Amino acid sequence: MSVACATCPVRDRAACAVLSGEERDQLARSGRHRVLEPGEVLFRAGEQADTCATLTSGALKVTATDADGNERILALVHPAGFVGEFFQPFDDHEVVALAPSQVCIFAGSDIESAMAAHPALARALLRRAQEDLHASRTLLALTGKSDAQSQVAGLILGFAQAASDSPCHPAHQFDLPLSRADCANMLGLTIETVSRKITALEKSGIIARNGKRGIELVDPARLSAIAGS
Amino acid sequence: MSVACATCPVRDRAACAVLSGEERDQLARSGRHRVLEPGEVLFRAGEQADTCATLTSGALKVTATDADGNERILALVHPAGFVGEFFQPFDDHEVVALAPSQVCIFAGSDIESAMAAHPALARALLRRAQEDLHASRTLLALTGKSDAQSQVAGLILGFAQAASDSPCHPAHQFDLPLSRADCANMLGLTIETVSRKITALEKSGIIARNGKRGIELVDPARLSAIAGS
DNA sequence: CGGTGTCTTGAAGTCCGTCAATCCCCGTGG
DNA sequence: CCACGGGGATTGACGGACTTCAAGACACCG
Repeated sequence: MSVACATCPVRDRAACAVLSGEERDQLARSGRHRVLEPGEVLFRAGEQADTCATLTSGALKVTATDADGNERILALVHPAGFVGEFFQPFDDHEVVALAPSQVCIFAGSDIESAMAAHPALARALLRRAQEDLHASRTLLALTGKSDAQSQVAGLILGFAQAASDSPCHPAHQFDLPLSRADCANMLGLTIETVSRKITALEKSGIIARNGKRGIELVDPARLSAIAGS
Repeated sequence: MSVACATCPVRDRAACAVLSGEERDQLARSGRHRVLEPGEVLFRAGEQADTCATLTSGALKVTATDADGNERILALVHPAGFVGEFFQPFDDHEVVALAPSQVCIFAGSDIESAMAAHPALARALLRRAQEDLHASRTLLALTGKSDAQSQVAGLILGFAQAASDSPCHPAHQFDLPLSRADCANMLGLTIETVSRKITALEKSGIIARNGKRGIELVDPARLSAIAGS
């Protein structure tokens, strides 16, 4: 199935937004659309056939699995995000859907020729790459905290900010986008530790819970104090 | 001091290499050269005045410091590497010299106008950004290993590969580019643990040591087996 | 010779991982 | 309607690994 940009929910936020209608249609002709169910794999490790994708709806995770089969989450991808690395051909990372998702898939070579034809595209992708780099380093800093309590607090705070409309203030109520297992894999902890630390935050009266995934920030100041320490 | 590209040791590997001599000279006029001693700060957290730099010789580290004053190394920068983020103005990362270093400093606005004028520059910077992203994720995967022995083994292996001329095989003998403290800050461990794990590798006959920093790979296969586990 | 910084080594304590049992929510089917 | 079952989440007990604190070794330099 080819791509219908006119109905794309992220057509003015994705990297392709910098292209004019004419230019975009041209790129769209080489693109494919794909729907992913939760848990479905978009790119498998090793077999990366030089393809890239823009996420139009849903959420993805980028993971690495070590020799023992331990999965580590390296990044989350939000709508309008871009995945794929054209320069170094193969990559041992896997990209998996976290929620029902839709993606636009392109061949790396098509992106590269589009960049050559439309310089603004390269700048837009550079911007995304720098944002991804920043996010990756933020996660690196988070996982470096010595105690698990800080890490979990920081993770919750990060999700609260992502869930908020305003960029500065965290959302008061929101749902964790990840299962406990995925939270644990983001931080390099175990499911049990994450669970324990969340209940500890609840018992301290810093957060409250609505069901499995729902979080309410009762005392954001104390939460960020714990995250910072 | 302005920039003398003719004598630049990385003039054909840095991002500016994609520019013609004429174009490069134009950019060079806005650039400044700077020499850094080990420990000297290039960019301080917070005050990031929208500047970027290319490392021409030496080595840099990108670090974040949390509320408790614990430093975390987010990335290492090798010659021809690029640091700076033009799109989001301020950044809480610090960039510090690890060794005597020389850098070319540019204003972000100059880079941006140069990108507009020379599309190849945007693509070159995109490539670097993707490489940095990959390195960051590799480090993230490394720090995710459950036991410290794997992490230290992986770090040594990484340095061995970086020290080697050939991209696939690690160097047999080399010097660690980092102090114990910096190694610990890369992995989120303590100095003592790193020291203990290195001596454990030595006692197993997997590596040998020459002085403080010198490493010899006696049994690279076993080393990577430990790193992978 | 003393001083400083880096690295190593040791002993004790704490935190997290492991293993295991239990609970909760939900969907299925008797 | 209730029993059953499965996946995800919680909770507990225990052991091990890392951190912490502290002392000592080593090289380098004044």
